[in-house]
Amino acid sequence: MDINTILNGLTDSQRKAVLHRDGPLLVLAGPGSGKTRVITCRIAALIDSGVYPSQICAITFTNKAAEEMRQRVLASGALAGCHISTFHSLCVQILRRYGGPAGIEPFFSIYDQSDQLRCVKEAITACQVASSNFTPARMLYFISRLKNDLEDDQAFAARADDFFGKTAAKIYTKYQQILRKNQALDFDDLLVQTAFLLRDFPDVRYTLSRRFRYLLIDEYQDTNHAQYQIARGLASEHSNICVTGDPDQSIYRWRGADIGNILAFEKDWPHAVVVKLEENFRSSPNILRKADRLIAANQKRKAKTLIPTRPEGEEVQIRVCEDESEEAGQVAEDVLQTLAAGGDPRDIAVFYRINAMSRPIEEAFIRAKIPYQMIRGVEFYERKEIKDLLSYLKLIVNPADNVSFLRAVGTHSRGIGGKTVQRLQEFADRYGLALLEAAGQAHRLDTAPASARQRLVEFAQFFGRFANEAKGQASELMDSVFAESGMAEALRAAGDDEAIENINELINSAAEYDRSTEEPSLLDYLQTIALYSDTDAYDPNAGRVSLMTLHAAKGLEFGQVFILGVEEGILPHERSMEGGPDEFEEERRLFFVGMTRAKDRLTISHVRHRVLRGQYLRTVPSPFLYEIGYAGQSSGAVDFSDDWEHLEEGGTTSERAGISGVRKYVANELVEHEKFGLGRIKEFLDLGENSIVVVRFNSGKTKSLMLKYANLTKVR
DNA sequence: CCATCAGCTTTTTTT
DNA sequence: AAGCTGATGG
Repeated sequence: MDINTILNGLTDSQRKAVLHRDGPLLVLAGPGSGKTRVITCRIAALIDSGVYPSQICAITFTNKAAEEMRQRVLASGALAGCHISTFHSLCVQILRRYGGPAGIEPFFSIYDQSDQLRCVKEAITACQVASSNFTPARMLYFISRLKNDLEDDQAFAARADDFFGKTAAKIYTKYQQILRKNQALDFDDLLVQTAFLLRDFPDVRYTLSRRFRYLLIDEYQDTNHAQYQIARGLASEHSNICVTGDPDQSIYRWRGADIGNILAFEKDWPHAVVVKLEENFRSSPNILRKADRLIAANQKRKAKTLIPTRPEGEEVQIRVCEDESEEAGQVAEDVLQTLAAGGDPRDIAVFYRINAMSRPIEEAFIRAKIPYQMIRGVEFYERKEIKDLLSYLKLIVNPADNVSFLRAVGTHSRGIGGKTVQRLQEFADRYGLALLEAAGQAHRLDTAPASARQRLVEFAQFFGRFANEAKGQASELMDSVFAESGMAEALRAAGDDEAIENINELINSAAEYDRSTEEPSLLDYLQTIALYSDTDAYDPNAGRVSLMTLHAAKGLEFGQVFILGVEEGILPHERSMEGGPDEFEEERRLFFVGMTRAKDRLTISHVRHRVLRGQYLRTVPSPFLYEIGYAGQSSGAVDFSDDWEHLEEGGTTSERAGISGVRKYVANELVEHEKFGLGRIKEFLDLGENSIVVVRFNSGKTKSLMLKYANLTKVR
């Protein structure tokens, strides 16, 4: 797409602003409007007008997008050397160079979700909170939201006034202490600490803002408060901040993204030039009309239309199938037809709301021998053997990393079991040592038998050998650690060829990193891959059909798109319905994002029955379908006849909950009873006014109650 | 110490 | 359906 075509409807001064002018710039761009192209062209134009590439900092939403943008900038003839990365990667660079919070060394570990979970569990245990209201997952989510809003544990503790808040504050503080002790930062900390660094140290802010004289941020609608503050800090000296985004494509509210950031841009930067790109160069008008109708249903929205530029194409197809395997089979059939007609598998994608829905499609594609790539299935870096090997390496780089110690020590049977580890932990706590340090002094560990002490010392000595190699090449070190740690032997003994294969793949990718990086080091490697997700592994040229979640589809485009499972409870997802109208609208935006990925052909489907969480359930078409003009069976015209048959097959009555007009409760909803307190719905038997609910109360008791007498209230 | 198994919960989306 | 925890026995 030619840049002049993209900027076609703009005034001369707007064009100038986009390509050359200093100062704040907001590009409000709908789907398929060429907004990423606008960024690369601005970068090229800036360099062309004499700006040094090293003075430009562009921020993308994913590593993949960063990589692509780098290539495009190079292809446009501009010099290499501008900084293009995600917020998180940028923060790692900054923290390593300018220092993180007090007491954190540059070799900090980056903790992913499972590491965080371990730490928060430890924190909850340490705070001696024994309540189902403080589950690790819930606390982690809660803490994450606070961090996204830049509220540290002190600040939160100061304003928490009820029991939940005070307890949460204690856990938050403890959690931060644990991270600190491990010399670790979690994903959110990377942002928080960078934001604080820029806020509290004017000299750092000044230096960085002078270094990056031009700041460009893509997908600005999905920035959270921490990212917003970082952006402000980075642009503080020059106001050369260019952001692009589309409020209608904001789909990360649950992660703290604040749509207000893009909506308030003009207030934040009073002299901002605002450019709207409403023409769509991607999709056929048939697709755009439907997408437009859908998104128009959102209340909290600035009106905007999608202006088609392409000729009429095929009508959007909406179809219903019996169950998910039939749905998958139909997709496979359609794909085969497209391929037979000379279609390119690279240009086809299948989207779904949740990862768990990928399996039937995979099976259908395997059967039909359709080549496919799944984005984010079993995540590579989440695999046990990968995390195991990486834990050794992390421990070499950061000996204080107890989470990695615990993982490494347990990778295979080496005569160090739970009891020994527990004794070691007590010992380490008593003397204020990291676990690895404590293991090195295990001869003093008089609570453990001599054999165990000996093994601990050997384990520590193993790391002593590598202590000075943290600066070396990543792949060589990885190779020798794998061979000498005993992991290789253990995997071979177990005959786990798949694991060994994965390890080889990891070592190969590390070798690739060593080759392609200017100053490779184990430290840099570990901090880099910690931010790498499987979404980044998407290969547009792989010659395969792509399978991914709707979230992963953001920023991509395909000739033919299938969107599966557009049903109530799936899209919108049931968990989003608890969250009120805002979350409901976000689900609608998610569907909108999915639809607008399609260039020529779009097929949307829903099924009558679906297996969910191991249960065969009846489903209802998504309300979104009717919003795009679906005339299929409406909920009033549902055929009840097979319900009996269904019940006789052993299904529970709650399965019917979805089709009743008086549906009041669904499984898992939180309710309160004036006598029994809080509880969760286990089952809802829809018998009209005689409906019965089965509730499992927090006391542990499960009760069946007549709805009309129970006087239940929904919580939140 | 470690392997195994039954029984339990848990289940969105991701940097 | 799948993953985790805790108990059991070798």
